[in-house]
Amino acid sequence: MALDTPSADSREYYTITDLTREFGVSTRTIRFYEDEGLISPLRRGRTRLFRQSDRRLLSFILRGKRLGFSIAEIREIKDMYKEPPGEAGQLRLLMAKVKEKRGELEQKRRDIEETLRELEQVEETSLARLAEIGVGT
Amino acid sequence: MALDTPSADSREYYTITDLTREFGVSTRTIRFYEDEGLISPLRRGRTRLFRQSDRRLLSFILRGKRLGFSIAEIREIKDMYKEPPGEAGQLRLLMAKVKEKRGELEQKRRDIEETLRELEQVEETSLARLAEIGVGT
DNA sequence: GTCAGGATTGACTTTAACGTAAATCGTGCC
DNA sequence: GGCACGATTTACGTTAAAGTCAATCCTGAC
Repeated sequence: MALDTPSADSREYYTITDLTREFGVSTRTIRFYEDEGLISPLRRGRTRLFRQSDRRLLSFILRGKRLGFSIAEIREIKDMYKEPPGEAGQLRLLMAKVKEKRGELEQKRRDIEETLRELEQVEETSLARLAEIGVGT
Repeated sequence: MALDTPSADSREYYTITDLTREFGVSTRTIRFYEDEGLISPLRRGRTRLFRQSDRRLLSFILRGKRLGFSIAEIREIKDMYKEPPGEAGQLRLLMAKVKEKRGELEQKRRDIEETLRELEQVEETSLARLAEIGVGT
């Protein structure tokens, strides 16, 4: 039998190549993330078995990459999602880090808005130019 | 006399170190961008003289970097800002590229919104936890 | 004119994030 | 029970984006 009974939509386990196909990354990339301690799939013998949680984690990592975060930064952000610490000092430290990341993200958002506005301007100018030269074509 | 009469706010020329201070990058970085053809400051002898336009260009480059774009991508985007071509085919090509970049940026924006929401969640949980353990401190 | 300190050049080094290749492993199928 | 084929491991290679270092060059101040 196959590794798993594919139940309609969400299966229990994914192979590494399943994920490479779904996310468009190489096996090397996924193994690299595992070496970096970002993902820890199960094993059957040597073969990796990725759970839904592993799959979501990979998705999270790739989202971070799209935003230009380094592996180290992604690890930092991931750590923020853990159960918050019980000690007040540690908690305040966490909150400071969260605040900093939020600041970075908001800066990125402003950068995006600006760039989008500029590109829209380019588009308009292009359309105008096209109308100009395209008259009668 | 100094290189330039500093007139209130915007001077005519900036030295390379002026820009390193303003933008928090190294001289090596700025020269690297020049080698890559992204900036072309004037020269007096060997010394670089950066105009306002060069300064704005540097700002643009660094904005791209913050968004995780590579030098090649930044060059591409920069080229889009040039006078649009007069030939219809080239113009359509440009518009296609603009559309693609806009798509990427909108994806990044969605990624940011998601991440921000998650971080806000972390913040809330942390505040709750702090209230819990911080009662009476 | 000389001298100190910033700017430049050129070359080599570094780091992150994978790519690539070779050899081994394992396992399901006939 | 042998074999084809995908997964793994190990190790070295590569690329982008600078960092670093040494030597030279200006140039304005004295």
